Amino acid sequence: MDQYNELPKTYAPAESEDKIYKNWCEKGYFTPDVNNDAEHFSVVIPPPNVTGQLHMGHALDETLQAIRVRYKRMQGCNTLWVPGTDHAGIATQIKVEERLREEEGLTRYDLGREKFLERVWDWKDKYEARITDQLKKLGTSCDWTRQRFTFDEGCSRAVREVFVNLYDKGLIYRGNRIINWCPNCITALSDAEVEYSEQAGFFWHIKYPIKGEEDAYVEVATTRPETMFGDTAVAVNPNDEKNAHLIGKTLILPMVGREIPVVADEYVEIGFGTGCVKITPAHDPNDFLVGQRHNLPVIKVMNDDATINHWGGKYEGMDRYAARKALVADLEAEGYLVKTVPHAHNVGSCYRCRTTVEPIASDQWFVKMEPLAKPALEVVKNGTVKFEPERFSKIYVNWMENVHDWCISRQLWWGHRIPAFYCRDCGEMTVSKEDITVCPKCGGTHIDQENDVLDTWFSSALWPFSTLGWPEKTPDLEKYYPTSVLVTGYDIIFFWVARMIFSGLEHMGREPFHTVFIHGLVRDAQGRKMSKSLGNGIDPLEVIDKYGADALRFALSTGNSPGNDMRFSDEKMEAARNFANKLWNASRFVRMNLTIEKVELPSADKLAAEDKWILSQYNKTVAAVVNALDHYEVGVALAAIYEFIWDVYCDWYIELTKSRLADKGTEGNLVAQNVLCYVLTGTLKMLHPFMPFITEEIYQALPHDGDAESIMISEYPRANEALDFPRESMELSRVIAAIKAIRMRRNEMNVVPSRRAKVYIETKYPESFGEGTYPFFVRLASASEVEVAASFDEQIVSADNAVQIITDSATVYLPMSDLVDTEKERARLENELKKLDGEILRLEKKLSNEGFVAKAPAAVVDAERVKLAKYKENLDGVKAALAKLK
RNA sequence: GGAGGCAUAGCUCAGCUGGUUAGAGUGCAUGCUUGACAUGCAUGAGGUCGUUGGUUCGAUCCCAACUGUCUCCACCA
Repeated sequence: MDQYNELPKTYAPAESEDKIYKNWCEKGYFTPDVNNDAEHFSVVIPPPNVTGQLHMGHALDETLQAIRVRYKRMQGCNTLWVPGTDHAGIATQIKVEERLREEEGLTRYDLGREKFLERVWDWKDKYEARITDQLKKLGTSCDWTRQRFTFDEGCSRAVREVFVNLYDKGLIYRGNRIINWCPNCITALSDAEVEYSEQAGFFWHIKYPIKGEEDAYVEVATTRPETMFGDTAVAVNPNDEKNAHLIGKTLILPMVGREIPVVADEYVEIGFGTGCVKITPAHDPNDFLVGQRHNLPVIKVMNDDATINHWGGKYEGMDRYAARKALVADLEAEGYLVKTVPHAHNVGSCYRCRTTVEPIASDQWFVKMEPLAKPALEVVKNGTVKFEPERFSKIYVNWMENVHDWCISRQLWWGHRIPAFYCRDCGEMTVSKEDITVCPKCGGTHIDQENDVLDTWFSSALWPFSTLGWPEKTPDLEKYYPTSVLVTGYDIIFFWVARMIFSGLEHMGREPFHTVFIHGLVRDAQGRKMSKSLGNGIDPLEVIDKYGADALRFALSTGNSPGNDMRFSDEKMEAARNFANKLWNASRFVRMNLTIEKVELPSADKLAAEDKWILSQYNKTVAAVVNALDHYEVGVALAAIYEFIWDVYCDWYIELTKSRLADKGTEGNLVAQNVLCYVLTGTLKMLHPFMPFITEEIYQALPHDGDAESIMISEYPRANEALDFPRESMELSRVIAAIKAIRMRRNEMNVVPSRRAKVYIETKYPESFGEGTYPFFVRLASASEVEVAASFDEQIVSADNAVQIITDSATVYLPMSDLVDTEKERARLENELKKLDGEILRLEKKLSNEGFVAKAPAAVVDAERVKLAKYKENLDGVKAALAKLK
């Protein structure tokens, strides 16, 4: 027995988890053989940002992936899980700038681009290492030899390749458009990077005097008065009778004095407000379009930091809000302000720093979305890419159908620099995969590379193939692309999933994955989103330290249904830890009683009824678990395993084997050992994807001759008909029902377990209550003796008014008359009678319903008939019991 | 304005393809040092499955409307 590890009294996750993980790594189990011909299963990790450390949301995401990956690997797939991290352009740059300011009082400009980037790389190294460590602590079976980073050499090459390809196809263009500008991050943002929230504001109604007309003016309303410095027209709807006469007139901008025309444009809604709209093409997306239609000048009135520029005249240099305040005061003083109306409106803010974004016309790079969106819609609509749960495909389709061109340039330093080169001599712009030093047009050598970098999602979009070596034609790419499933939260469908899909289709010619498995958010115990500002975030590492990684994984995957948010609490962790402890102790018990060195399932003729029963239950569980996992029902699968381990294996089977285990040296003892071990080992394998560490630890302590050296490379259990023994299962369940019934009655009568009583079992199924079952009644139902018969002499069982217990298959008599409160007993039996009457009535009605008998499936009808017969039998028993009550 | 989710035991949530005496964890009550586990064992109380209709032989489950609640998208000055 010494070749197996001993199991200590208490499970110490912290020690064994690190040790086990290290061993898995050393054995190379995480690294698949690219030449293995088995069906492949590949996953790329949603790369965590190197901004910080992992939070509970990551832990959930990784857990769900980890379960799938281990499951598939154990099913024999050639399995690859690619780990990596994201450079997270804007987010990381902000973090590093913050630290620089706090610790050294410096800005990035003080350091300059090159030195600043060195700092960011230092930061990246530190946090990437930390994240990697955290992923390992969680037990993720990633192939660390293939770890990637969105800004590493290979990914950068892929980015460049893609950029140039798209540019050459005319799908990337440079244009002057209204974009979202963050004055704090000093960069453009894509639409997806702006978050809207309702804020209290005002409508300021302002008079614009009409040139050449005394005391005549038009009234416009605005929520952002400071943008009037950039007004280049006022628009009215040409069909608006009230205002049509204004068209063509000239207005004078108050405080500024500039003259602007009144133009006609159908964009203006008739009847809304005054019907006159000030047009500021440089600062509003709709106005920008109006401006284009009417050839209006675009006047940008703000600097990059949202201070007012020279167009603001005396307000120049003021911050946008200071300028607003001053301007409004001046307008009022000069009599131009008609009124101020409170108005709640949605204000967009930067998703990284929360600063209110400013729509500003600006020269930026864009990806033309329409040609890319079309095939990306198609693959989801035709099922090539499936969302799980399905409803998320609607969200995806809705977005993709309304997608705007994607602004991909960012005025940051941390990121992939756009590969556009400008010749200072002739002004030529060259977009190139390789850096150029000579202008291809004029031969000039004064070349400047574009300063802007790419949106961080531009590189994430390529992740499923850039990580596999693209643009090289690598064996990995050949083998593992398309990947199998992408696991991620619903909050990232637009940012990432959508962009991966069209990128994969465009550059690889194939979808990047066939299933998108979407999960919800992890919330705190009160149901609030975990966030830094609320301070309610929970660090997964702390939880792991306290309860173990397995417990965390259990807590995150149990009771979690796909796509739904979940709450996380200490209570859940305790329940998870308790489950691990239960499994541990059950295994300890099995281990303690082992004398065999090799597990072999005994032949059917040697198995006892309870062995056949547990094997059948086990087999049923395997089938249920596999089915649930195949349908991404992680919570359902785990619930089935939990129930089997706790309520079936521990509470019943182990108890039922105890008498045989006590009889050392008998054949029954050996059979029990083998079955205990066989089922436990299979159960551990079933559970392994969910709780990898504890299952490995126990597996190593059990005999597994001929089986894999590690549970993680063993074969996942499969449903097996040879383990099904329906007849014996049913027979044993009769015994269990009788034991439960006895316990219940004794408990009701407040009889302590130590007080034993003889048990008479009157049954039509004596074969179910063979002598082998007697010890069960002694052990589990406080029986002193057991007697079984088809019918007992009245004298024996009712002479002293024994307690009668009616089950589906037997009537049990307990001669404990001194304990019986006859009135209570009568009331109980009558209550039982009422319940049964009700059920019988319900079923009879159902069965006499012609529609039901005719239309319901035969199996359903039969089942109802059997049920009815059973209830009737019980009813007779209860009636007889009542009659016998004195 | 558009779209989607959720509503089941005191609390947190399961319930896959309509047929179950509607489940779990936790909490509560009662009793237990029953050969591993008090991070345990046994037993119990507790639900008109949000409301109203519809489809069906049959609805917690499908459909519609409503109410409450959360979220996403768009955004009219």
